[in-house]
Amino acid sequence: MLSQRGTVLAIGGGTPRKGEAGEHSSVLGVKVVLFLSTFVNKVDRKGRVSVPAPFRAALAGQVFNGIVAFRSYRQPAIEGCGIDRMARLSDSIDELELFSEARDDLASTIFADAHQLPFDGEGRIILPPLLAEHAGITEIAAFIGRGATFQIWEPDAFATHQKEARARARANGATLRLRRADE
Amino acid sequence: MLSQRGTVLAIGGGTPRKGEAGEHSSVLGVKVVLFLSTFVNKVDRKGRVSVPAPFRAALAGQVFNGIVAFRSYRQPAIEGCGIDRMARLSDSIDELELFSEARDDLASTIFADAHQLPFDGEGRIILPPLLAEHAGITEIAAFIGRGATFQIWEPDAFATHQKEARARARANGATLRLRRADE
DNA sequence: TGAATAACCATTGACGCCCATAAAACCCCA
DNA sequence: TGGGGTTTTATGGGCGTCAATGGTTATTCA
Repeated sequence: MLSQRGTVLAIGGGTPRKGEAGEHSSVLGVKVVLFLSTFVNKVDRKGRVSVPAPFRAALAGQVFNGIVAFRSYRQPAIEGCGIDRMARLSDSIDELELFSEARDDLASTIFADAHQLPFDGEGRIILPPLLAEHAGITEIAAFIGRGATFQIWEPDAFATHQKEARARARANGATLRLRRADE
Repeated sequence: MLSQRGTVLAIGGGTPRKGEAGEHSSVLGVKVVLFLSTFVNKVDRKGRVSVPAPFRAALAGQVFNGIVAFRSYRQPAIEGCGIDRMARLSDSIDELELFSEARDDLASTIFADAHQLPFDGEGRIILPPLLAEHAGITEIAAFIGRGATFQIWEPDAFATHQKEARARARANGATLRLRRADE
């Protein structure tokens, strides 16, 4: 488990002005990325969008300077994360039965569809049309923090989704046992 | 277990004048944050509020120098805590089924709405309009200690709420079994 | 050689950071 | 135990910097 190894947080958010994020990560252990909050940015006519600075900070230090994105198969949204998480995902899938249907489905759904989107000098990525269409994004994109990953939505679509999610969470009494800090 | 490692309490409340909080935390083990008491501070025209010094002391030493805040589901208030708590939440959620609905709901309900609010040099944060509106805060904000977390209320609204809560507690005969120290 | 992409530059508004002040809390010592 | 000096907090305001955005030039590939 991650947290058993002495997790170090690289916080994306706030404003890591003086490179506060990520510096100790290599020393103490696994770096856990935290994507929080929602940021709404414009998509210019070339298809470029700024990845929120806090998210970039959270990804700093990973081997690939950019994000990995693929179509969410449950929602009209783009799933996003750092390359490190994809590696972990790969490991997880590797543990599924070889040639099983589930494994096959996951592999072709996620990895085949995954795009590596590098940052340009200003921290922007280019949204591939395939992904943008799937999420219904044209001029504005909302970056949604989800803890270890994030999503990119068309803002209105997300607003609707969030409202439903809230209602569902409350209805189900969605509770979660908080992990103890040392567990 | 927590208490077996010699927990250090960083008390928010009382008055930790000379930086008593947080100093031993890295040495002796898990630091338990405790937010106590109520503090009422002004919001200036830039939307800045001082986080009460005792609260800041309680958060000292966390990887992110600031607070995490999100809209309370049940009340016109802002929930606040340190980044460490969010990281634990993230770990907890990561243990749910990858792409399950429950996970989705929690993620888009909790993390999407969470704001990382960094302290400025004077220990202030700026209250995002979305949060301020949710709590009805314009010029004055009350910081309410709740143990491991805290809330931010519009003072009058809180006074009302507290009165009701007291009445309810009395009516229901709310009781609580105290956890044993080593449990 | 043209189109698409990547690298580079320029603008501006927000906000991070600094300084300055007054009031409150604290400490020490008579 | 009460008073005075000291420290910290809470608060206000100004300035510089960076993030987001848009555009232009270089470069690659067909």
